[in-house]
Amino acid sequence: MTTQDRKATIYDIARLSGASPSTVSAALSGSWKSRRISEATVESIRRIASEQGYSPNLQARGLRQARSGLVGLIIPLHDNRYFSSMSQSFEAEARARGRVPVIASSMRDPREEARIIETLISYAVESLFIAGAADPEAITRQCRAAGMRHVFVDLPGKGAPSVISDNYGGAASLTRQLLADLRPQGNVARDRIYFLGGVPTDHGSSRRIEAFRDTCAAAGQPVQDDQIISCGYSPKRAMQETAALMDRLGALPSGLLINSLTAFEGVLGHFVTLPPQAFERSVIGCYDYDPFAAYLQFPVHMVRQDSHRLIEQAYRLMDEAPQDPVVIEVAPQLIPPRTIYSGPFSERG
Amino acid sequence: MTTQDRKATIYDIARLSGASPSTVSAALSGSWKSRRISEATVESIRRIASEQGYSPNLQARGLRQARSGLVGLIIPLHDNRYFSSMSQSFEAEARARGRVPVIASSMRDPREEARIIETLISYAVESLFIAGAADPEAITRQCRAAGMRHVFVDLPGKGAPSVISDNYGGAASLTRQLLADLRPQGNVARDRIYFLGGVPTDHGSSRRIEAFRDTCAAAGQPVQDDQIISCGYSPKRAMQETAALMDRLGALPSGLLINSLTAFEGVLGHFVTLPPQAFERSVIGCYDYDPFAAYLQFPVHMVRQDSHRLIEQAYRLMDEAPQDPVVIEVAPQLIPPRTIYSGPFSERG
DNA sequence: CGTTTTTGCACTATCGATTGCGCAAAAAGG
DNA sequence: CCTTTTTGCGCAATCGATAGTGCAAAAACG
Repeated sequence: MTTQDRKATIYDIARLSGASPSTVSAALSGSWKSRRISEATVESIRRIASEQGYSPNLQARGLRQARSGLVGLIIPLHDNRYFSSMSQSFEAEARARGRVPVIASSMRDPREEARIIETLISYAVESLFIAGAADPEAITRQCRAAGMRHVFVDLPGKGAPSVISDNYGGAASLTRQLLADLRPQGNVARDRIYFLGGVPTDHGSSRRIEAFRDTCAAAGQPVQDDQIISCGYSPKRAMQETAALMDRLGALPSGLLINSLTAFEGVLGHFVTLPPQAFERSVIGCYDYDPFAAYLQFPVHMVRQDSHRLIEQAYRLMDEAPQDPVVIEVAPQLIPPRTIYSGPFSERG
Repeated sequence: MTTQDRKATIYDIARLSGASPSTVSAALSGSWKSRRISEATVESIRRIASEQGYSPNLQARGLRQARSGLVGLIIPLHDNRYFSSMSQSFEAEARARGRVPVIASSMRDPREEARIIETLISYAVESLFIAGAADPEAITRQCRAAGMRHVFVDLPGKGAPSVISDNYGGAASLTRQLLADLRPQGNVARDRIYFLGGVPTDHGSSRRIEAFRDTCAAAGQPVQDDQIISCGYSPKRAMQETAALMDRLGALPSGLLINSLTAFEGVLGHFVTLPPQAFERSVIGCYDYDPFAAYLQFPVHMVRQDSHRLIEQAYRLMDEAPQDPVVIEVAPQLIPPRTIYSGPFSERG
């Protein structure tokens, strides 16, 4: 690899090898066989190319071929176990297919989302995966106009295939588990399960709330509206709502189903002010998994969404390209307290 | 936005507006002022372009201008609080500068790392940030040959500017904290602090071990070799080593400094088999922060590395382009048990 | 040895944008 | 009214790769 000023191009290799640029291109891109370039020529070109440290200009190739080799993933944010674990699987699948992954975060902002998609279109991204879409319909319009294949993940869209977590099933089994473990304190208001966190307009949350209601009702404990505290995803709000709830009840409720890890963080922010005995007669569940949350002072039942499988299925949909907007559901996993999940990518560091 | 078969190009807009492609290009790319295109023409072109849903082909632009608008970040893995939080900051900074971020994970594999860099070079990425480089010297060689600016993050390189966490300082204060909280159990072997996790050849770990040794020595408690258990980053190994250590000591040591969250996960995997009283006379510290780890059954002192500042400083270095490979250290933050960190991006969901 | 077939490669247009240059028309200056 | 300057814009080359087509030389065939 000699040091040159600029990057070597096929024209440089052509000059050095005495062949024409088109021959060099064919030799290096693999199409030489169908173009009847002799093996000897190919060998010599390859040698020179490697000596020169040649690597193809993928912008040029992409321009010519009207595709880029890029696949896109949009997630709400990187800094989150669920989504970052999707990123990991997404990158692995993309590379396994010889594609280059581009991952962007929308911060759940529809305008940012649209800007990102516009950029991805401009780079001729070949297919797009959108997790937790802020505005699915707008996305489908935008992608359609550009002829870009897309699949929704985690949150379904109407205009394209979707792979989502079985929120209903997950929340139902978590609720059943909490009901089974419930030890009544002898106080009507306290002896119920409260559902905390998330926004009810959010697809996932609404399905979970539905399951929560149905499961409680089926157990003969119909849910009152004050049992559903949809305070969003911010730890701060969750902390305030936890404090307010305990104020109202005079103690922790017998059961608490927390709808996200971030809400759980906030709940803990309040819990830390309580004496250890405060938790003795309560059972806690959390939708989403964190290994450390599995080892708190009190047992926590958790639901682990299978982000790996979500991405895997999304790729399958992308490959198969079904005509109608099918929705595939992936089952999450109920994880008992004090257990560490082990699966793909769990040997992290 | 009329529905057309293929994406509109400047040639389409040119035909529709009666102007030439070069005029359209100038009008839409912003160079129209210096090219003396009248404001009226620009207006009309803009209108038509927006009607047609035009967006520039960035591969074509990139090819012509020999740059792509892309900036790259390589991290060992996405599925990790520290690195995913870097990704978040990286993306924000990139977008603030009008660049498009491309984030790739190397799985700490030098060969994968080299392949990724080759790809990024092929896409004419303009500058590259490498966090936790597996082979810094190889990276510098590769980037030099392609004329690509690069900055190392978290792990310093010799051939380019670096921004790293102050591992020595962080480990020193964590060690001091543990020493201060240490409550001797009256057993020589147990009444020492053990350091668990990481690989000693890793830059960060080696600096932390150094600080650990120095700080203990300064406190009159020189470190024996068996106090340093460098068992890597895998939870499984950490679990085994924890079990082995407790076997040797007959109980938990009075102090334990865990070098990473993943090692901590493993440690917890063993701790969960112990009765609550087992922790009563031990003080635990962990290098790296997790909000849930902050609320375990026993208090944990943690060190939170400032990934936001690391990225911020890395961009500063990239902008200023110092001639020599300076190394900037960013101080981490010691977080007392049962406290939740709040800073940039902490309002996650 | 002449004809047909095959082999091996070069020529050239093309992808969609940017940019140096040139030229006519309009405006300004004398 | 004739020059000079300015304005407004088009022409054509270019970035680096790919792909359709053509054409000599070599090989095969009769």
